[in-house]
Amino acid sequence: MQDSLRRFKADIFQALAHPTRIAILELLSKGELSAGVLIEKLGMEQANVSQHLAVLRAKQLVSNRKAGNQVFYSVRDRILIEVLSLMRTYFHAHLKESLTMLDEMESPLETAR
Amino acid sequence: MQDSLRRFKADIFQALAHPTRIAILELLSKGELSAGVLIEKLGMEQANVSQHLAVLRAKQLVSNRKAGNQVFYSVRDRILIEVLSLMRTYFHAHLKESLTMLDEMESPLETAR
DNA sequence: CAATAATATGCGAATATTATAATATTCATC
DNA sequence: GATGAATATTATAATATTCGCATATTATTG
Repeated sequence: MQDSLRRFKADIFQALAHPTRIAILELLSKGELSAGVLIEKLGMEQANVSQHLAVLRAKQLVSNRKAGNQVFYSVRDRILIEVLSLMRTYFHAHLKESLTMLDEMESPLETAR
Repeated sequence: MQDSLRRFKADIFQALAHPTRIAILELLSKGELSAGVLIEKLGMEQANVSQHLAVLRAKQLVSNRKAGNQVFYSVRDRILIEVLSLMRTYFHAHLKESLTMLDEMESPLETAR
């Protein structure tokens, strides 16, 4: 039981473990948005966004409401937004090391400014 | 920039996205433990645990202190423990649906009791 | 009911993650 | 410095994720 509980938590973290899905949740943190608006704001392929939405749906992190032609998404539980907010705090607390890390990992130019 | 920040967050969630690593962090939430004790409490292969510890180290979620023969691990930032605690709340809030989900996904017998 | 707009799904290729087994490193003690 | 205990690393095979593309579904409008 202990273990399947952890598997459940891990699954949710897994769902959060993609930049696009984090972006989606952050965009939704102020209220519901249609898939179309999300796609536009993200500036990504429709199918790709739709797939990420499917992941979030599968793990029940978002709920969706169909209104005619469109589908509106919203964050299912505010706790997730709190978690993301905590992560922001975490990031700021470790900003220096994080930048160094990112620096070493990827494009050094952007982070250097 | 916005994007690399999200990649950073995603990376951390990725590190959290494994039952064993969640178990490790939960075991460490009360204070530091040696790798040996962790291995014993987890009841898993030494190499496997060590690999998961390496992931947590790489993402800087834990720090380690070498004392003679042993290596003691601890959670680097209490915020992570808060995050895990929030997730616990989240889990309890969604217990029913979660069980149904797990039920449909895997062994139906265990969860049915 | 044909055409179009909004969204979802299926599939294949590229890539990443995981567990296991084998081996290496590091430190303490004799 | 050989031996043993504690921990880490490497290689590999199995599995899972991700993206792009093509196609399907559903609702609206003419």
